[in-house]
Amino acid sequence: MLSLKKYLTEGLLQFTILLSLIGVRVDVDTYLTSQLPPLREIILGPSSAYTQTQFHNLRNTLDGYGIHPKSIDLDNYFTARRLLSQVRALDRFQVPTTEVNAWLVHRDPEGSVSGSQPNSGLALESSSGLQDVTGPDNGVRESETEQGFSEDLEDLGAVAPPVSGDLTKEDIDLGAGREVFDYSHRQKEQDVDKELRDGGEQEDTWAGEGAEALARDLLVDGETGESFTAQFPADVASITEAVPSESESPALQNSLLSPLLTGTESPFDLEQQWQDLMSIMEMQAMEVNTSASEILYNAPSGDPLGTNYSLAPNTPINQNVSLHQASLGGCGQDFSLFSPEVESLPVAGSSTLLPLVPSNSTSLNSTFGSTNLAGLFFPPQLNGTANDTAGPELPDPLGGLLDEAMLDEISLMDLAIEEGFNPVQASQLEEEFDSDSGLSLDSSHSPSSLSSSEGSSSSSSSSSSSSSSASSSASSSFSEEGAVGYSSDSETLDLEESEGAVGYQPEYSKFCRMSYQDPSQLSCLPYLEHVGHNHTYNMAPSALDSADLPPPSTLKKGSKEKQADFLDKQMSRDEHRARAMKIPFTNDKIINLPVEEFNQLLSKYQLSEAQLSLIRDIRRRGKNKMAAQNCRKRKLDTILNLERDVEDLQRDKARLLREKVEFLRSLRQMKQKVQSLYQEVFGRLRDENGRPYSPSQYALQYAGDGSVLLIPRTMADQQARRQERKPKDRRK
DNA sequence: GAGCGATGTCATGGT
DNA sequence: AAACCATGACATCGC
Repeated sequence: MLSLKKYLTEGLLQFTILLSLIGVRVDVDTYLTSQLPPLREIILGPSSAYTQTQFHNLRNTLDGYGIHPKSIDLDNYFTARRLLSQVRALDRFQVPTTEVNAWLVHRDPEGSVSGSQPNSGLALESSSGLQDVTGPDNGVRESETEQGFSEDLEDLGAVAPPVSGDLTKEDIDLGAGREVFDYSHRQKEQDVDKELRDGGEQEDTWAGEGAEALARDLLVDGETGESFTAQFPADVASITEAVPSESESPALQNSLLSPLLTGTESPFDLEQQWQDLMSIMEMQAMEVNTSASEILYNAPSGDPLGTNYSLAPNTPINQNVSLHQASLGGCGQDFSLFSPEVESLPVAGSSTLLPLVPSNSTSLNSTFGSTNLAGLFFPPQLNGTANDTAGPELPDPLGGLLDEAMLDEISLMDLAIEEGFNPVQASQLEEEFDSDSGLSLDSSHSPSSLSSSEGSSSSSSSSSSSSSSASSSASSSFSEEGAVGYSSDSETLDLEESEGAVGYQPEYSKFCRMSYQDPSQLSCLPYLEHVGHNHTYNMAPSALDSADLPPPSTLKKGSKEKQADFLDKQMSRDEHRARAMKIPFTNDKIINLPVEEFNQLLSKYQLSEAQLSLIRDIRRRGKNKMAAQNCRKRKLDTILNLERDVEDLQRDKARLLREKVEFLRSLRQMKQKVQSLYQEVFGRLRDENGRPYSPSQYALQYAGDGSVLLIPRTMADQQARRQERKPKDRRK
């Protein structure tokens, strides 16, 4: 590395952007203050970020020092400002750990590094000669982030997969077809199968087309992990590897979501997701090395977005389309630029590299800085100019994840359909300001349930009242359950009632009616213990005869007698039996008295064997009745709790799904930014002759100390292979 | 009259 | 062992 650094000291004003992605839960301030003091100085430095050495006068400085402000090239100056703005724009991607650092490095005039020296590299040191190009504006981050995501959410549901024609900005932003996210669209879609198939094809093709780049990108990301964001890996990691060559597929997004989790809540198993991703990438890397190059290379013809930088000489470019799309995609560029395979392809004049020549700013901006990124997310076939000559689609190792993601979406949609959950409405609510998607879902879902719950509550109250009209003891059943009441359940039920969270009117009414009588209350009106049931089985015939058959003459008496008859009908079987047997105390006492008191009570009276038997039966049945009521109540509570748990889980699932989409989109956008900045930097690198470096021969690479090196492609490839091998060996 | 929910009761097993 | 509780199964009632 030291030798490489020597080469670096040569001359040319260099500009390197270090973009840190994927920082999960890494505080920016901490990162700046403790981990990388040089970066902090650079980032937080004054307006020196705009100080730039001229690109074309590279030999008049030593190690980047002593650059006079007057020597600033205006072109570079504005370029730096633009890059700075882009860097700041990164804040909106809700990845607080992300930092973009552009360092200016001067190359020693004596150096003679060129493409003819494959074993040598140009080290872009981050040491003292670096110029501050970034000016983090943390104060604006939060709001911008929020706003950005609100917009993203809107985009999420608004983007339709362009089967043909020009792509829109939303297409670029989302990357994935709308059918994946737009639930309402799916609900209304008549030909669901066809659409799903189309969407699957799109994404499959897309994933396959960029499989190689994805594999590299993800693999490197997974390997470097957090270190990639703030502290560069100890061992040099090729920036070519680190920079994604294209956006990831939805399936990939699933796997990449977790690293972007920056909020306080991290519902996903980050470790597991990364492991899955790594395993996938391993398989993918095996395939893409051989086929991705061709596919990526052919993509421009099929993809109007035009990976212009990597265009093969024989690949026609629709300039109009490219320019048009350039105006659409602000941050896009050819991701294939980062693909070693692509870059190694014959470029129209390796020494010219028109797109990267700063003087050709129009070309640069139109072809790289603003290249439409739709091609990153949609297969060429979907862009209307599919290249039939493109090789067969890469096998999609991410198909499994893709399918899983789609299934998740679909299942969510199904849930929404089944339960009246309106994803669109929830999404709208979510877009406003409620970050708690669960609440948003609730708001979309609960009104009906709440109202029904309230109605249930009122109806249950009325039901209870009506019951109490027939049985006054029932009115107190909620508050008091008697000696053996199931108090814990009662509390649970009260809680549910107060919350009104569960709109299960039938069950609720059922429950309310199930609330059993309070024996203590019954003791006051023992004859009103039961309403209408007259279970006469297992009844002793004698008791039935004596107790249950009032004389017919009693039916034709006065109002008192009628009332007595009514009360008589309200008596339970055991009440009748007790009265028939002339039991000298109430059934309530028989049932609820403790054993000792009960025995004492029995001992006070001279009772016949039949009476004692009846009393014991009454006590047994009474207790069992309450036990049965408790049992039923408990069973019902269990069911209600399970249903509530299911609802909660469904809400959580929907919320997690939305978060996943958001994080994936954020990750995708960050990668796009990285690609763009990478190309910006790389395109402005010049050798001692003022010629741009060929991307097929050189690549930017992160160093362990935070610096960025310009090393030959061969070295980068070797290191990349080593990087790929490590996890495999580890896994073995 | 059948179906169904609510309730009571019994038998049984556990505490 | 007695008392109590929990619960499945069944019966009965009322709608």
